[in-house]
Amino acid sequence: MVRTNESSASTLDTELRRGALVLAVLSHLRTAQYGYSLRQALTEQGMPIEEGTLYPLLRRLEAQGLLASDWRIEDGPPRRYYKLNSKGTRLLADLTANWQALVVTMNRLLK
Amino acid sequence: MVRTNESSASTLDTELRRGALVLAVLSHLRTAQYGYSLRQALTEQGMPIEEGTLYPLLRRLEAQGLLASDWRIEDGPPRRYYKLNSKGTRLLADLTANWQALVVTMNRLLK
DNA sequence: ACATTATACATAGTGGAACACAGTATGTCA
DNA sequence: TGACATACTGTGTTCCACTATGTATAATGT
Repeated sequence: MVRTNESSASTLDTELRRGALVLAVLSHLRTAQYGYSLRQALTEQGMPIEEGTLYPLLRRLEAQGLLASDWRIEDGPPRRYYKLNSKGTRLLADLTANWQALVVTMNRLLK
Repeated sequence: MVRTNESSASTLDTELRRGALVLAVLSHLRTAQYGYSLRQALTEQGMPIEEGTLYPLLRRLEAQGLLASDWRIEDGPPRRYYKLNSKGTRLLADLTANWQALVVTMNRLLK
């Protein structure tokens, strides 16, 4: 099945949330989380994210030096926990400020 | 010159604004505008956009059946004016609602 | 004991999109 | 005439979300 173009709304909606996704993930990783639980938490809070989107995103953010990760064995299968490091914490603050400026700008544009 | 990775902040900031860009453009095209003037207006209102981003975006939105365009010759060089059509107007309303829902969600996530 | 489902992480492939850069052409002004 | 602003177009690169699929372990049911 090919993606139809009957409603470009869904595609554009995806684009709309695309950048906010990173910010949502970063904001959740102020405390250590593993991918699967993070996905559930985000879904519950109105920001659903596919596995095939979330896991590569976490790897990218770690590769960019924003996250630290470690494997942990508790009950259940091994889990990879991610957490903001100091650079990631600073970036979260910056991005949050940028986000809020964007919201102000968009409010002006949309009215 | 290859894009350096020294600051992922600028890249992520771009991603953040990426989806909002479409919404900003659509909201401005409730009245007919040509690309160059649109770019200046958006820049003045805090949403700068490159030419290489804006012009392809306008073509895409027209190809998706959201905009109508026509060439006009006034004083100065010919200009291509774009304007929302009825489908685009409906989409603007939908996307605006999605945007506002996103803002609510992000407020919850960020605090 | 075996099958099924849920949990947990990963990656290849595809396509869309922003940007840098370059190019084309017209208008204005000294 | 030369310099600069205006106005639009095209090419190549890079990034990334998503789909689909694969691997593996744990929990549950029968």
